[in-house]
Amino acid sequence: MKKLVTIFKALSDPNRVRIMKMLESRKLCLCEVSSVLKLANSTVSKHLSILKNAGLIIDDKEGKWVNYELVSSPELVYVQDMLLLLKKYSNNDITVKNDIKQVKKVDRKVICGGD
Amino acid sequence: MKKLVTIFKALSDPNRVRIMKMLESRKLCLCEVSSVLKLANSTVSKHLSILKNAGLIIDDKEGKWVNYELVSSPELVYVQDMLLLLKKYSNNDITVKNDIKQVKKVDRKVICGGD
DNA sequence: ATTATATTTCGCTAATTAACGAAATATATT
DNA sequence: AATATATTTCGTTAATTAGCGAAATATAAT
Repeated sequence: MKKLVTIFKALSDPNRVRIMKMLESRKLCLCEVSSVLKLANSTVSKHLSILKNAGLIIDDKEGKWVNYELVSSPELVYVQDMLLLLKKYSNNDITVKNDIKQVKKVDRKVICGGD
Repeated sequence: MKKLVTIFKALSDPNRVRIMKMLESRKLCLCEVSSVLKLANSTVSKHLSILKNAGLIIDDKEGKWVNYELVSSPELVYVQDMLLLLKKYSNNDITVKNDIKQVKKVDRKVICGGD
């Protein structure tokens, strides 16, 4: 029960739900997420660590960047169930829809590095 | 999405999950819930109001007592989905199991009124 | 080695939360 | 009307949380 409560808590923040939906599109680095949510890097880093500690996402170092991605389905049954819920109840959300649109365009080399 | 987040927050506290599982057995008054959870009435009242505001439970006055019960299924799809999750992931929880056992025995006339 | 960049950690603030007991409210009984 | 009981609201405290910027850490590129 503890595990489920931890997951509910992790998903009880709208920004973290937005992150989950974004990661459903593709893996993202911190600064890509920050740029879509328009929050400070340190804030987003904290959100990501909460999702990670809840076992919903993993991080994977790729050189300079850290890729965040959803835990792969068979590994954690919870994630599948949560994604189904999120799909059912948040796919029409205008913010979520817009986030996903932005995710498709966002490019870490442009966003993060300035130029 | 706001609605879903509110429900996740409501269920992100172990005592509130315990209440949901207890109410799955049957309707209960505040003092019955308090006596099982071993929390102050005022604390439990707050928990119940959070579940109520999230749309998961309703209250129904019956004379001296207020009966709390789960929102009936067709009325709120969310509740069905949440109960399924709780069943899947908390039915083996020892605390939850014990709570349900106690719910079957507890009697408001004995618990609340003292004598 | 030094510099640039991505991320995490730290320290802070404002807001929220769970818990309690005491006071207030509402209903039932005498 | 007065009393007893169930519940809610109020006021308080201790703990947690989301947000930020600055400092620390880690990797890439010069």
